[in-house]
Amino acid sequence: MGKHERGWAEATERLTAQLANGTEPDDDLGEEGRPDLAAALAERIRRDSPDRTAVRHAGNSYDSLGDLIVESPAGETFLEAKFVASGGTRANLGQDTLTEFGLFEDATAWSEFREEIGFPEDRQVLLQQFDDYPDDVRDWSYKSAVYDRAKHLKNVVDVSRGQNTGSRADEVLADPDATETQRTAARIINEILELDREEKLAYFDHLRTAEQDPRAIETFAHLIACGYHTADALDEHFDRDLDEIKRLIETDSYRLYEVNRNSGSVTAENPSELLAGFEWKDTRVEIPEDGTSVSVVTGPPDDRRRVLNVAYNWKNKFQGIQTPSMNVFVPEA
DNA sequence: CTTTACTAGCGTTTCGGGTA
DNA sequence: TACCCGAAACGCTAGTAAAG
Repeated sequence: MGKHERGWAEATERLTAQLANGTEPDDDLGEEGRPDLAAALAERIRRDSPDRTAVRHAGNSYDSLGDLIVESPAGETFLEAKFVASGGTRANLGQDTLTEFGLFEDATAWSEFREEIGFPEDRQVLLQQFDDYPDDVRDWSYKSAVYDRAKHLKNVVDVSRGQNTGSRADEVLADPDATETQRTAARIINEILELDREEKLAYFDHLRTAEQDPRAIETFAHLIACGYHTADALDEHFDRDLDEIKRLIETDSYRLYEVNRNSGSVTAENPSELLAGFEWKDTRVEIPEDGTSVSVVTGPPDDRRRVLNVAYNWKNKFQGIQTPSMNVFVPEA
């Protein structure tokens, strides 16, 4: 949930609490939020918690765990609500998240590592091997100088929407009818892709030499699995809430509810199914020799369990160009 | 061997904080 | 106040594994 969506999402959560309680919903919340989604979620909560005595909004979500708290004679259940358009549990994190939150000790952040090995300069040299850029590409004092040129190279090889840029570059190079200009663009694209892959593998080599902090790794896994996906949420909860989260999971009092924004269908997920089965011994980040994603694993080598996969990638233009970030996946099996 | 299902990877869009 | 740029949401697809 982006910051910019906090408004309607929070209004919908508050509305959900009122509907679940059977109290008169505020008109302004109905205006600001999504009454249809609130109704669907409230109905689901009523069904899942027949013995509830009240549902209350957790207020500022950083003061408490969860967005909604379901009260019942047996105690409180903390509920994190996500309003999603599709997809399963996943998170998009900032590029330096793993080092920022101390999963690795004294490791260089990815962004810093690229600077140190001269990745930006190498990339610039490659981009400058093309000399037919339009007049309006910005000069090298702008970060966007790179984006403008990469965009142009994509235009030259004519990458269609959704198409993998590297595959398209290969097509161009294999096409006897491709122009020399197109070939040059394709070759540069491929060289930047390769440079980026080398850079990632080198970074993984570096990460492999760093000490890891099992407690920080365990905290990270718990927060992600419990729906704390944003930098702000991780910041607010990191470490100090791990023990509380573990207690909630052990007492089966934490739930993740996903409400589909289009259909209004609600799915409930119990993070304990993902997290409570582990003993959290030998928790570590596994870094493959090839490949561009790492895994959070736990358990002894003979019974190592994969908890999360974390992919290092760039989200814009093509790999090596714009918006380095991390994609987190929860492996199914 | 073919089809389906899944996920890792890659992509665009949108927003908003910072700043010149 | 315009623009830069990172953060976040989340869609689409290629490649591969599982199922038929």
